[in-house]
Amino acid sequence: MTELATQLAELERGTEEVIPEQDLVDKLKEGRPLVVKVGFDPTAPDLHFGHTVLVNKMRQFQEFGHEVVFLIGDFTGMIGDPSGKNATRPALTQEQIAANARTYEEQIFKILDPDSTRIEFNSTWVNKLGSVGLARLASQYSVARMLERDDFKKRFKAGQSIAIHEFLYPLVQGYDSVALKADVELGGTDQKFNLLVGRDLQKNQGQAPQVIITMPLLEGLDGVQKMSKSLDNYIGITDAPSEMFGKIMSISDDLMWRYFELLSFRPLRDIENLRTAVIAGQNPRDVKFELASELVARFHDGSAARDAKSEFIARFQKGAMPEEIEDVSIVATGGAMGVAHILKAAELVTSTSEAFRMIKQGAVKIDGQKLVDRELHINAGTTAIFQVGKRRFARVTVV
RNA sequence: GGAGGGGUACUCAAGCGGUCAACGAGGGCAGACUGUAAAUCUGCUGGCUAUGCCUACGUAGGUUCGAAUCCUACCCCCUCCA
Repeated sequence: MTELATQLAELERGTEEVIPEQDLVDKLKEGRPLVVKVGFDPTAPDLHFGHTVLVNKMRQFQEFGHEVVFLIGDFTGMIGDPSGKNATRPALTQEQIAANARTYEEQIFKILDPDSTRIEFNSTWVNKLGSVGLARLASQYSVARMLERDDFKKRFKAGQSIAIHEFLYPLVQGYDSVALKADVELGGTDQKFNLLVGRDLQKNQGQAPQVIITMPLLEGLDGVQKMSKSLDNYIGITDAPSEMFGKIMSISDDLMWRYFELLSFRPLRDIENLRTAVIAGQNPRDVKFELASELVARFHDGSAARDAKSEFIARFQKGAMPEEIEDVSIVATGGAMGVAHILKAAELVTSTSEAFRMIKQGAVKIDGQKLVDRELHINAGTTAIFQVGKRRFARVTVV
């Protein structure tokens, strides 16, 4: 195992909280592989970079020789997780959960080592509890303590409903730690309470309580709000190489360092050096290239990353057209078609009204030429590259 | 069960009989500037067979030459009392 101080520094990298920190030090000193547990909700298998923050931390533990357990909360998924505000989530079937679990595996093994990752489903032990066991588990926690959790407290005060079974989630999650004899549990900051319940239950069972490590929620492309699909400020780990590369290049310089800390596998020392270089005058763009290349290589491969970079340079620094432009054929009804309709038919804009607006703003180009005349008609048999803004392209053939 | 307040575009939020496709802010998109940065500035931000027409202000009706604005019913949300 690596020297303790280095290991500790890397493991604490980017974390929000380590509770209690001393326990982590003590456990590491024992020199044995620690059981590191991370629970995943089986409802959302489409991962984006925000989700990978946690997975990266798992990888670090793995690299230091610890035993990482990827725990799929299928029991919770079958009931439907109501946490959050008020949305009742649909309960999933066994088949859906199995399918989601497979998707998870495909995605996380781009980060984790499949051979040393243990995958578990919590229904394995929760189903064995039975109603008596569940009642016994429930007896270990009081309503007052449950209401300590911030979102429960708020809802209770506001008079909003809290279904009884919602109290089971923290308990079951905590019980998972007991079942696994977890040494460490990782989670997002929003998981803090649930993670702490695990410590209490373990103590009740005479186990050494787990260390809990919370990771911050990664900011999205806007740099302010947390990354999420619904805010459309995310980078999906299945995004195409050039798209992924471009999205990373579009983040602000400040955010870049945040991404380095939470997403890059480069050692802290390297990152410090990059930071020093930028302060000394190096163009942050070049440093961002390195970040983008690393991440594209991780989710695709090295050659995809090189291609994405050269395309990026060609396209944006030299103003060339992108390499891959979608071909679209459009049927003109009367031998010719107005440009606005072509733009709409090619899905470059969502409506003809939007097309007119874009033209008016000088955002539309045909074969690189700015379009001025909104009434322009294109004859059938013509092929031309239509562009809206900087990013939307289509090679349109009017038939 | 009783009393009151409210539902307006992606979100927040004005408007309270015509000049309202609806102020303002945020978000988004586009243009300028750049490093496709960020910040900043400017413009746009319902649809269409487009200099006009159609659909929109919780839902359904009604009054009126004319309604987001007034009336009636219904649905939903919030606050207070029981």
